[in-house]
Amino acid sequence: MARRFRGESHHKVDNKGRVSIPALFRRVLEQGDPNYTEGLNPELVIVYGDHRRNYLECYTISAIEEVDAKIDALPRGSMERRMLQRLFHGQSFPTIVDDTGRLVLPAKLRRKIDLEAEAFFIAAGDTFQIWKPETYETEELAKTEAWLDELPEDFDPMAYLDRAGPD
Amino acid sequence: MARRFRGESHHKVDNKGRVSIPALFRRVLEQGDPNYTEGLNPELVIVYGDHRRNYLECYTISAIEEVDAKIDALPRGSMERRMLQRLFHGQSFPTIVDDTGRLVLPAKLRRKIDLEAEAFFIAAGDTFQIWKPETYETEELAKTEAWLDELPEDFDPMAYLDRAGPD
DNA sequence: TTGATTACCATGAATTCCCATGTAAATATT
DNA sequence: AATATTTACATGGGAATTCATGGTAATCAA
Repeated sequence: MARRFRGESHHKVDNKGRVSIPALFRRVLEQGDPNYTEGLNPELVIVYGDHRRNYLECYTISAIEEVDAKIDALPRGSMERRMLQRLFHGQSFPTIVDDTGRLVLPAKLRRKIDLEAEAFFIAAGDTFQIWKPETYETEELAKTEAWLDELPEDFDPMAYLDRAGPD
Repeated sequence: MARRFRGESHHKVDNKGRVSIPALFRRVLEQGDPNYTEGLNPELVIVYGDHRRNYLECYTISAIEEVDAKIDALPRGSMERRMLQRLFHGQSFPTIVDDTGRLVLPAKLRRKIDLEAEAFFIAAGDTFQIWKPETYETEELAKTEAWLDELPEDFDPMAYLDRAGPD
């Protein structure tokens, strides 16, 4: 796998929809774009999904190409293929980082996740996600807190690392 | 397993967040970075975790890659995977040792563990931790001492060594 | 032409780079 | 063994660069 995204941060969104991409993420986008060269701006693909998804998922070019290849491998006409095509080909938005390291999120995308003046970026392996901060806190964090509460008091989530492993 | 960190020490933190890494730890970071070569500076990943964690945990590149591989092996969409991704991909900070053997801890990370003018480094197997000295003394030491006090007067912790073996 | 999108320029703050110094540790020299 | 030399470390300071963010002018689309 290519270089991974890592880190999380908050950034302002202005009324044109411009938002800075965390600098470290930019480096990964650059390395993940086969067409990128010094001086140019990397491309990426934002997958926004259906109405149930309330965040934006951003793919490097090479990450999305991997996904495309997997979709191509599915039998034509199969439901799986149709669904994945709708998600990754239909409900997505290809774009490019601008000269000042920002992304311009069209009103449609902002409306979809109810994004206002601030955006929360968080890495998730070979992609990163953009959330409305409040959504992330109330939905995502609350969900894991609830999940953690069901576990024994002294349980360490790290234990999961050793459950399933490639060894 | 790769070479282990060993030892503990205190180092000054200046107001730019710069702090020297114990020299012995540097050797381990170098060996744990597949991209490292004489003359270069090793990379590492600092995992800071959620609000419950009050220290920074530093991983060599190969140590973090092992973790990543395990995460990749977990089923997509599972709670375990999401949690571990948040911790290791989101709540972490990739960085590099500088030319003078220091680490630069951004204000965000320092604030998180309430780090001021001094940092305490302690080895922990294939990672090392950075603590605010006072936190380490009051919380961590007190915790293990309380634990030891519950054991019989003459109990030898070494006994644990023979409990779990190399499964 | 009017609202929206894109290109360009501007700026303060944070971060990185480069150089400097004192001191301890290691090695070499009488 | 005692002393001189070198090397590695820990730490500090300032200049140069990058970042995040905002504004305005130019371009586009309907």
